[in-house]
Amino acid sequence: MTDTKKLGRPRNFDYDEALMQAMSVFWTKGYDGASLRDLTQAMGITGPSLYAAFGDKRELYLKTIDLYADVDGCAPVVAFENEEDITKAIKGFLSEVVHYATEHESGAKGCFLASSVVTTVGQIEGVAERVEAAIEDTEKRLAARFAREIDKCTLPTDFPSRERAALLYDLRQGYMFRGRAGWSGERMQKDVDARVQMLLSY
Amino acid sequence: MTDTKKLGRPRNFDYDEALMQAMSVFWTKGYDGASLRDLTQAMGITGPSLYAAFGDKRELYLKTIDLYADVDGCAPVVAFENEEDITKAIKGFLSEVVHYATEHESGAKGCFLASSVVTTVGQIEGVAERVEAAIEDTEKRLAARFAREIDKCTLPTDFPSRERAALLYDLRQGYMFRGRAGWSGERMQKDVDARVQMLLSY
DNA sequence: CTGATTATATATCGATTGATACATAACTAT
DNA sequence: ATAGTTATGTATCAATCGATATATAATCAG
Repeated sequence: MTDTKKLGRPRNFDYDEALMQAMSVFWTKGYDGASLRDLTQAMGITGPSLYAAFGDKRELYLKTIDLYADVDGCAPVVAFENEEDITKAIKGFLSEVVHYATEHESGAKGCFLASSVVTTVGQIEGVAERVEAAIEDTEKRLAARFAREIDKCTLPTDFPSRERAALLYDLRQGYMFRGRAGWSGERMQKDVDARVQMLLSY
Repeated sequence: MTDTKKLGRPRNFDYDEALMQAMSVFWTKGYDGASLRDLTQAMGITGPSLYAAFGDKRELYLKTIDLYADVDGCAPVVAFENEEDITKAIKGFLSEVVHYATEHESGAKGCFLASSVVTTVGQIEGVAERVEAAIEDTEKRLAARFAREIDKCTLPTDFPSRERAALLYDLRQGYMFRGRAGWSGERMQKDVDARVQMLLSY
């Protein structure tokens, strides 16, 4: 049984909350566009506190990427996994994506990975692996949901789960890109139904 | 008849070539990640020459975006427009996209707009309009090619040209994102045929 | 209490950033 | 040849960048 109490002076800020704020800044301004002043101001802490808690700028950046991949960015996937009716599940996923791309509470538009992180691939060590892992993890979860439907016999045994998962992912990326470019949610929502049908056709 | 000869000392560098090099730098490093040193070095000119020829960093950036939208980035679209057989046209488009995303001569991966410019939307004046215009222009050209097929009576009159153009565009963005993330062309090429079929189904 | 440990606040570091002043070079027009 | 115009090369600017040294404050173990 390990002691949870920590030594020394306690933090007077919330670690996770500060990390979320940092993510918003990187999301909006990009890695290089986000200055330490921007970050510390948004996080409500001073420079030395940032360095003590998160390491340098690059380490903080990688932590925000992990936060996005593991928690924030997969909201549509969770919705997809938790809806039993596959038609509603797909529609729910795409609708969540559209909503996410245009109405994120942070004010940032699009997808953190697709709209900001992607720029730093090949420039900052540790980013490329994380982006690739995020793609593969998401597609696996999407494919698994389709496969579950095959088990339920509501989709034929030769239904191409992996291909449709990849397709669903690309539709996600398309909506996220459009959201970043300024498209409204209503505009994108219009052809969701047609796409749902397409994803289930065979 | 206007005189083409210009006054003063002539440039000792090629304007378009330098602009292309600047695009490569922005594409690889992003707007904020690209320093004036990076730019002048790649362009083979000095700072004052850059400012005299292209204006400040932002103006140079916008010029590279226009270059991409008007010339370099639309290569797959041109291939799509120029192939008469619609099946081959779609396959050619997607194959060109995959090739473009992974084998661009500049060494940069993905799509300049989707992989770099998108980060600066909302940060640099003039970028958002350009990205939105690029999407709409491309989709219009893609839709027009489908519409031409309806005129040839090789597609039904109720074929959803606009929706399929949007779909084709999103597949493009998906491939570009994967290319930036490090996916190989071979890997992406695998499900091109299935997608061609899907795009023509009704 | 004392000592150890960790976080905070202030102040500031050298390096790099985007951008420019100045003098010179190369061209056209007359 | 001279004047006008534009580009180049050197040298350098103030501002901002990411990062840290130092001293102080707040907690726990004993």
